[in-house]
Amino acid sequence: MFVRITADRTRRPNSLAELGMTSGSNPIVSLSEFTYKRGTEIYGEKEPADYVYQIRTGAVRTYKLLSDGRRQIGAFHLVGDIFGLENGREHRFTAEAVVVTTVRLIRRQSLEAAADSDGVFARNLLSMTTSYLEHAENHMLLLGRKTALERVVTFLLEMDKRLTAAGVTVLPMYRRDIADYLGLTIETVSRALSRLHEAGVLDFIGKTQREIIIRDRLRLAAFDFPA
Amino acid sequence: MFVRITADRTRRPNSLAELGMTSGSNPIVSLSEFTYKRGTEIYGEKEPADYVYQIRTGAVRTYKLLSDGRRQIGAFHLVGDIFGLENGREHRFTAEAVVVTTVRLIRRQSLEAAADSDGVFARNLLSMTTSYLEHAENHMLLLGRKTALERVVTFLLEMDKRLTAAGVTVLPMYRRDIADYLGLTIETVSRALSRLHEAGVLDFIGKTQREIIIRDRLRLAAFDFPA
DNA sequence: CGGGGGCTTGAGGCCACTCAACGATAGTGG
DNA sequence: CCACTATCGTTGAGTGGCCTCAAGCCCCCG
Repeated sequence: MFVRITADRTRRPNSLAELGMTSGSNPIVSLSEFTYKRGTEIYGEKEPADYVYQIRTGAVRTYKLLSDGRRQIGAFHLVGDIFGLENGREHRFTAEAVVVTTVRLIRRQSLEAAADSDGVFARNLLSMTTSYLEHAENHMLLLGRKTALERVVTFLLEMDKRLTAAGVTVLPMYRRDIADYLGLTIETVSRALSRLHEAGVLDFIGKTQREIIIRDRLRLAAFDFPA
Repeated sequence: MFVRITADRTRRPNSLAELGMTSGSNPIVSLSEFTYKRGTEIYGEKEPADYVYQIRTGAVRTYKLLSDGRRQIGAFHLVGDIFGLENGREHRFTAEAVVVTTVRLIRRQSLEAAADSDGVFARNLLSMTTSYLEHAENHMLLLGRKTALERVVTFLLEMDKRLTAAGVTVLPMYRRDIADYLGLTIETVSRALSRLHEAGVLDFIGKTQREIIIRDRLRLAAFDFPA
């Protein structure tokens, strides 16, 4: 019923040597980069959290699974975003590249050391964690109380704000990802998008249905409910 | 349709003087106490976050509302819990007393000062925020992907762990609160509890249906899905 | 004893899910 | 270049889980 094929997984780097150790100039945190192919795992739930990641290009999804395969995506991380920041020893989500993604790796240790010696740095960590919390809180409202159409609209507005360039919103993720982010099925997401297209508030361009032009933000927002 | 009567609201204290200013012996944080009646608001969404609260007795719900009255409770806070901790200037939830509740008030300023001067203290703040985040993440999975029965079971296990004394779990909140926490209606919650009762995994004692004995934790947990 | 709030239970309805078919696209290999 | 296949997305038909509406019980309290 709920069973779903899990994504194929390639190995992630296990040491800085593997990554080339192209350390950055910042004395506080040691940096290196790594690129993940589409659909590959960056780290798994319950794995030790030795690194924190910042996205240079691409997009990442972080999710939890139920034992029968039901999936809940907690967040999408886009260019510039930092993810994988944990307080405990383990990752609480699985992270996968939605598209080809290059990340900067930051050693957890160096982050902690920096936080200990630098109050401002520590404050930024707290501030970052708080913004994740805020997002999660808003998402609980969406998942618990919004209709399918409202969820899709909220999603579009969020993505529009985060990654629109030149009026076109290019969604990096598939319908399945959107559905698992919004607690819906792909069919319901598809129907909602069709309805919004019929209503004239957005258009699809390109052939893959993943590039969207929002014609009327105000009318689109009217399908959502402000908190 | 979704409209719901909002709870009556009594005024909360606006200054420490109103609270009696019974300052604690702790030099870091100034303390005082205040008691709220059942159903009264402690602070509202978007209000300035001048205080942080710790529960001495009672229980508190924090929630968000949609404009048409739909409500999502983000968390229940029980004895010992700290809530109202914000990074920004404003509260992101409304907080109300579920039952008669006494809280310790901590000035936000003194908290910040303590965090600035004490690295361990700052770390505890981060750790606390992270545990809220963790709870929210798990709750997203529940709201997005679990069935009604699974949600109720998860809720019971959570409450059992947090407040059971002598084998009896006394739920401080009404069905409406449970429903708004789990993204369900009160009828669905009621039916789920009845089913669990029929299945023999729990019993109601007392007359108010709010005191529950869990007969078989393992069988109860079997209705839920481990992550 | 009457009234109100909280909870349960039943009947019916609806929104989102399930199942299925189909079109479009991209990649593969002959 | 053209099957062939796999993946992604849309759309339709039908189902089902949860919601809505309603009635009734119990407890509390004036």
